[in-house]
Amino acid sequence: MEIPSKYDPKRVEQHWYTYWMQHRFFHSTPDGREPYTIVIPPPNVTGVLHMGHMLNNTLQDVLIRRARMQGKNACWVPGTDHASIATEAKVVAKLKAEGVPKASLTREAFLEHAWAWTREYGGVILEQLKKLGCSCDWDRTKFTMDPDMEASVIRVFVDLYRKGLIYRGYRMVNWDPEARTTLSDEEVIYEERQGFLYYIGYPIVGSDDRVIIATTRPETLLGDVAVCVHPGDERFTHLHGKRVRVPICDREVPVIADPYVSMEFGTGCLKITPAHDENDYRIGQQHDLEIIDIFNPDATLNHYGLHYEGMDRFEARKAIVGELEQQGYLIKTEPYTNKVGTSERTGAVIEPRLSDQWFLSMKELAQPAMEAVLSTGEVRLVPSRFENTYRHWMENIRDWNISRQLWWGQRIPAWYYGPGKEDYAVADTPEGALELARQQSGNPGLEASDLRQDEDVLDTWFSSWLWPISVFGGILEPENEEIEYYYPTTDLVTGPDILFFWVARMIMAGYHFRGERPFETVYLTGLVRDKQRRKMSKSLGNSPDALGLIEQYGADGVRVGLLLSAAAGNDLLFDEGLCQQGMNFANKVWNAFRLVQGWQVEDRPQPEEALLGIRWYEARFQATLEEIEDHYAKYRISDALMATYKLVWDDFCSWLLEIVKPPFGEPMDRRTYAAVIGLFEGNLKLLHPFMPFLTEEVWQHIESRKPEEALVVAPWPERQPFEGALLEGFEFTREVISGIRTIRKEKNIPFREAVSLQVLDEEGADRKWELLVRKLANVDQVSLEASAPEGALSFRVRSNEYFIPLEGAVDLEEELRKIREELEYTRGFLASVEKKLSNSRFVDNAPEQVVALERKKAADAAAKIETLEKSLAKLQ
RNA sequence: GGGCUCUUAGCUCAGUUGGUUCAGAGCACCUGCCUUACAAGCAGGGGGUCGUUGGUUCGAAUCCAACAGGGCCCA
Repeated sequence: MEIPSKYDPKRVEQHWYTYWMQHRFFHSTPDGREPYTIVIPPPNVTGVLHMGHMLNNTLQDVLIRRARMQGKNACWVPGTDHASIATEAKVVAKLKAEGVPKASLTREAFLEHAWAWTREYGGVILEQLKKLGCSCDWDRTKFTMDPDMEASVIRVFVDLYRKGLIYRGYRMVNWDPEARTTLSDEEVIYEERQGFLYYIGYPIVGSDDRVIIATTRPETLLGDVAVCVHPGDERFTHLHGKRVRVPICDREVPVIADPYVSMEFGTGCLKITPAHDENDYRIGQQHDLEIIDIFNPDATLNHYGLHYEGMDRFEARKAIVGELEQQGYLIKTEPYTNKVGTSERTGAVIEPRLSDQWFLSMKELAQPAMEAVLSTGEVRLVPSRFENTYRHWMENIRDWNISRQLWWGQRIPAWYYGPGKEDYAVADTPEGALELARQQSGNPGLEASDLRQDEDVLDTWFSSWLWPISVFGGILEPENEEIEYYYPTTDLVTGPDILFFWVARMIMAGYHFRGERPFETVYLTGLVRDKQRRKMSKSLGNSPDALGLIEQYGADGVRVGLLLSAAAGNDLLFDEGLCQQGMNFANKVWNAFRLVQGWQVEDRPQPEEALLGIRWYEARFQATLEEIEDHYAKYRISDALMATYKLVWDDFCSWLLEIVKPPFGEPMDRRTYAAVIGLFEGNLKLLHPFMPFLTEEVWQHIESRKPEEALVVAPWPERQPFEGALLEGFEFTREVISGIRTIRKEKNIPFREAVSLQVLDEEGADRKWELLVRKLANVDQVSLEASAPEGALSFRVRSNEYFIPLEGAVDLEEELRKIREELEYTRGFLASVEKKLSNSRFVDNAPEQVVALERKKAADAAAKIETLEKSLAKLQ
C-alpha cells in the first residue's frame, strides 16, 4: 500500500465524520451506564463560527470523546438560541436594504421574514462545528424557539408570575435607541468616553443673578424640572425657595435641596431631569416633580425639543451648546472623561428611559444558587477564582428586566382586557387568559377579541437559563425518562463573559425548577485574543476565518493549536503558528505510522534491546497516563495535551521507535512488531480526544476493523501498576547516550563511525542498559575500567565516569577545565547542603523525609566529588 | 470609586500543603546534519536577581505588608 509522506487532512476528515454519523456513535439514549452529559452553550442561530466557538467546542469535544471512550453514556446536546436583538437587527437591516421598513410590516409578516432568515442561515454554525469534529448528538439538536422549548419558557413565565416573582413595573431602564428596546443591566457595557463638562448659567427669577450648573449632557436641559443643591451648602442657602429659568425653553423651575448632591463635584449645583437619569428620577420622586421625556424611541428629540425636534441627541447637543454660547448662557467647557453605558449588542449609547417593563425578582432565586457555588460546592467553578466574581454579583443582584420591545422571541403571555395598567391576565394560552380575564374583571361577557396580548417578547436569556432542563423536556414533563437520566448534566464549558448572563441564571433555574444543580462543573475558558492582546471581534477584523484555518491546517491541527496554550480561564493569545505546530504534530504521528507499517515481519528471535525498550515504554506510558488523568481531573486540558504530545513525540517516536527499529534492510521479529502496534494503539487512544480524525484514520489503517471496533468507541487505556525502576534506569541511560552524542557533536565524529566506551562504574549500574547505549549512540564496545584511562574524552553521569578513547583528538586542557568546573559546582552544592544539615534547627524542625533527602543529596554529591578528584589527579 | 486578580526565559505559560540537582515546559533562537518515517524533520546548545522593597522562617518563586505596572468584574 502506498502511503503519502505527508498527512492530508482534507482526504480523511469528511470520510470519518460521515462514518461516525452513519454508525450513530454520537447518539445517546438512556441506559444502565453512567451518563456523561454536556449541553452546548447555544450559539446565535444566525451566527458563524469564530475563534471563541472553536476553543470552547474543542474543549467540550475533548471531554465528551474521552468520556465516551471511558465507557460512559456520553451525550452532548447541540443547538442554537434565537438571539432576539441580534437576529431582529439583521432581519431589519436586510429588509431595509430591500426597501421595506419594519414599520410597514405587521408583526406576523415580520416574523415570516425572520423565520425565513433562520431557515436559511440557522444551520450554518452547526455544520461548521461538524467540520471541527464535534461529536454532538445531532438528533437532539434544539432551538430556543422550537415549539416545545417555547412552551417551556411560557410555562415558566406563568409559573413565576403566579408565585409573585415576576411583576410589571414602571422603572428607569436601559434603552438601546438603535435596537429600540430595553436591555437588562447585564447587557450594558460601560466605556470611558472623552467628553466635556459644560457650565451653564440659569437666570434666577426675580434677580439679575444666575446659578451655574455643570453637566455632561446639556441637551437634556429641555427636560429639566428643577435645580438641586445640597441643603448644607452655605454657598446656596440664599437660593432655597427661589425659582430659576431654564435657558432655551424658558421654563421656570424650582430650586430644591437634597443631600444627594455632591458639594465637591462641578459647581455643587445640579440640574434635575427625572426622565433621563436614574438619580434624578429618584430625586424627582421624592420632591414630587414632573417628568418631561424629551426623546423619541430612537433618541431623536420629540416636541419638547422645540426647534430641535427630530434631531439626534448628539447633534442636538452640539446645536444646543452653540445656542447657549450665542445667548451667553454658556460659562465655560472643560474636557471630562466619563463612563458611558453602551449596548452589548448594538454598541449604541444607552439612554436611561422610564417605561413599563416586566421584571423577575431575583433575591429568592439567588439564595440556593449562591450556596451551591460558595458553601456546599455542589457546583464547582474552574478556575475557582471566578467564585469571587460570582459572589460579588450574587450578593448585589438586582431584579432582571426580562421584557424586550422586539418581535423576534417568545411573546409575553399577558393579555390586557381593560384600560388600566393592572387589567391583564397571565396564562399559557389565549383561552386560559380569557377565562382568567373574565374572572378578574368580573365581566363574563369578555370575548377573545377584547383581549390584546402584550407586545413585548422575552429576553433571550430567559430561554437560555432553562437550557439544561428544557432540552430534555424537563419543564413540560418533569418526570420524563430523559430528564431523570441526563439531569444534572456533568460539565459546562463556556466563557467567563456570560457567567452572569447565563451560568448564574441556569444555576438559579436548576434549583428552582428541579431542586438540583444543573451541572457539576463549570469550566470557564479564556477569551481568544490576538497577539496584541485585543479581543478578537468582527468589528476589529482581527479574527481569522475559522473555516479557513481548518482548510489550511486541518481540524486536528487547529484543535491542537487552540488547546496548546489554553490554560483554563486564561486568555489565549492566538497565533497561527500554534496551528502550524498542531499540524506538524499530526504529520509526526502520521510518519511514525508510515515507519511502523513499512516494517517487514518474520519469525526470528526478539532482540533483547527491543524487549527492554518495550518494557520501558510500557512503564513510561503508565506514568504519563497517571499524569494525564490528574490533569483531566483538574480540567487542565492543555497540560493533558502537552503530556500526551511529549509522550508520543519524545518517548515514543524519538526513543522507542529508534530502539526497536531493525537495521536497514532487515526484517523485524513478530513479538516486537505486535508489541509496538499495541503501544501505538494506546497512543492513538490518548490522542483521539484531541485529534479525532488523524487518529481514526491511522487506527483503521493498522488493521481493518468492524464498526464497533472504531477508535471513537475504543476503550480508554486502563491504569496498571508499573515498574518505576525502569524509568530511573532509562533516565540514567538517556543521559549517557546524550553525553556520547554531545561529544560526537563537539568533536565532529559522524554517527556512522562507531566509538568505544569505557566506564568507571561507581554507581554499580545495571549492565542491561548498555544494549540501548550501543544501539542509540553507535557504540561498538563497552568496557568497565578500574581507573581513568588516558587519551580519552570524558563526561560524567552522577558519580559514574565515561571515556571515549580518541587518540590525538583529546585536548587535555579542555578536559581539565570541564572537570574543574563540575567539581567547583558540586562542591558548592555540597557545601550548601551540609550547611543545612549542620543547622540543628533545620534537622529538628524539618520533616524527616526532607532531612533524609538532604542527606542523600550530600552523599551523592560527595561520591561525585570523589570521582572528579580522582580523574583530576590522574590527568594532571 | 469598591472588589478580585496577575507580574517567572525573547513569546505564551507551569511551578500543588514553603523543602529533592528548583528555577521548568512548549515555541522562538543559535550550531551541525537532505542519516533509507518525518527538513512540517533529526541531534546538540545558550538563555531568567522569579515586578520592586521590606518582613516571617532553619529555609521563600511559593506566606505577609507596602509600592510600581497590567487585566477583570461591579458602580
